[in-house]
Amino acid sequence: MTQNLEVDRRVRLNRDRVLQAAVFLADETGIDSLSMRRLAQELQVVPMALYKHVSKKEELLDGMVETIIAEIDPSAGGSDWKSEVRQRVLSARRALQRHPWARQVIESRTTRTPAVLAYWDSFTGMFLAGGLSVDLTHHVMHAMGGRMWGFTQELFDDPAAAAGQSAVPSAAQAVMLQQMTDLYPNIAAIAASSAHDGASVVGQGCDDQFEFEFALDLLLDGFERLHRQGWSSKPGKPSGGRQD
Amino acid sequence: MTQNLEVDRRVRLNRDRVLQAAVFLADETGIDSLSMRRLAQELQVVPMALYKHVSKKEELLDGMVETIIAEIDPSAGGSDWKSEVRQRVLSARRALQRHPWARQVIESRTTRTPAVLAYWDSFTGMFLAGGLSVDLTHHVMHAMGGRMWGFTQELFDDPAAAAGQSAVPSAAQAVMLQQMTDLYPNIAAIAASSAHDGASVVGQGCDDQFEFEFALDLLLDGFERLHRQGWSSKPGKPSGGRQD
DNA sequence: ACCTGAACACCGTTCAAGT
DNA sequence: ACCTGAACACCGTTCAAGT
Repeated sequence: MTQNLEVDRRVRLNRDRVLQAAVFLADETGIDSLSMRRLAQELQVVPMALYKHVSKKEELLDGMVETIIAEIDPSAGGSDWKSEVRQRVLSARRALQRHPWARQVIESRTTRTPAVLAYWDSFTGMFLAGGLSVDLTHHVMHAMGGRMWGFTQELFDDPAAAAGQSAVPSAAQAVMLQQMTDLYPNIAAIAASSAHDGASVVGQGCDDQFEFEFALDLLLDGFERLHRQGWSSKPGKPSGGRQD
Repeated sequence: MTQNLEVDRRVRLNRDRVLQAAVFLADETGIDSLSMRRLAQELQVVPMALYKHVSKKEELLDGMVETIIAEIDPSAGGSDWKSEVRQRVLSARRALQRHPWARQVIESRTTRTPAVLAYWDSFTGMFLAGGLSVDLTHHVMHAMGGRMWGFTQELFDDPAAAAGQSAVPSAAQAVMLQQMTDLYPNIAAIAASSAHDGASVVGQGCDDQFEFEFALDLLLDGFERLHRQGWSSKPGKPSGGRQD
């Protein structure tokens, strides 16, 4: 019965093939050039054919987020909540780094799809299983914000843009550097201490992975401290525990 | 000489009038309906007239960010670095809350305009003036990420979307709530403990301002602790200070 | 110096029609 | 059930022309 539906036009569209192609196209050409029309072309299909599988472009983007979530490793289990959370966050970060468009798309989404809710729920569960109170876990989840997905605003990325254009001759570059130092002395101080190559104003010397883990651990340590102290959001009700 | 250039067509365009109108239009109708054409129409001018004052739409958005930055209170001075930073961040947060589109636009910008650099520089300066090492300040700036602008991912906003549609009859709502509890028990646990009204799954009970300050203070306290300990990113070089 | 008009190469999405 | 074609109401931006 099911023998020669192999080539109906191509392999026949379905939601998964659409999403996979969309992820691939976004990886290759950037999220800005991902249009319904361009995607249809890639799938050798007329634009409107896509609308049988995703009802709007928004739903396409929601679907793409789902595929990202699927790439995040589930908790291995067997260790303390802190390292379990840490592992999960770093895995999420790796998934997002494989797809440069993902952070922006996740941030732009307002709908809570089941996949997103399931991810949050499982994330929440790591703290609760670790013994943190529901109250503390609630605020912890807020505090994790984007870090739960493995991203922060990498404000100091793209150092070339900060230093001026990328391929300026070094004489002009020296002038720019001097101007930067005059105009932005504090940024310049950081640049001077962290840059090994001297050419970049901020960055180049920045190890994003280090910065990410710095902030992550600061928060995790903070959570742990509050947990040990029996912190509660209701004043005057610290549920026991020493004040170390 | 300069007497009757009052009404050339309207008041005559300039960059400031364009930016102001753009901010107003985005405030009123949302960032998605801010198009060059729509903005031109608002200013009673043909679309191309705008291009004398901003070279591309990107530059328009950069300009809009500048106007937001101008709304952030400069440091009052006279207090310790921690409360000064805190005040500045909360002021930034207020500015962003006046313009709901601002967070998204700031996040989408990749160019470092002078206004943005100046803001970062002044922000950096608060830590350095407080005596934090250049090294620590560097990583602190990374860790502040979006919080320096006064925003976090408010993941739990828009509770209606999480609970299903907004105006569901309460019988159907109860079914939904049960489903939520089955599917996402950990989120449900948080919702149950924080919701006073019982109807919302997550949120409604969430005080965004509280959550924001919770995470902010956790970080600030962490920074302070590292500062007191003489923390350094280079291992084995804690520059003095007790380990409390 | 500043604004206009027409045009180009795109968008997302609808609707009615084909197989 | 799935795909197509034509059409609608938009985009950002260029270029040559007007005042």
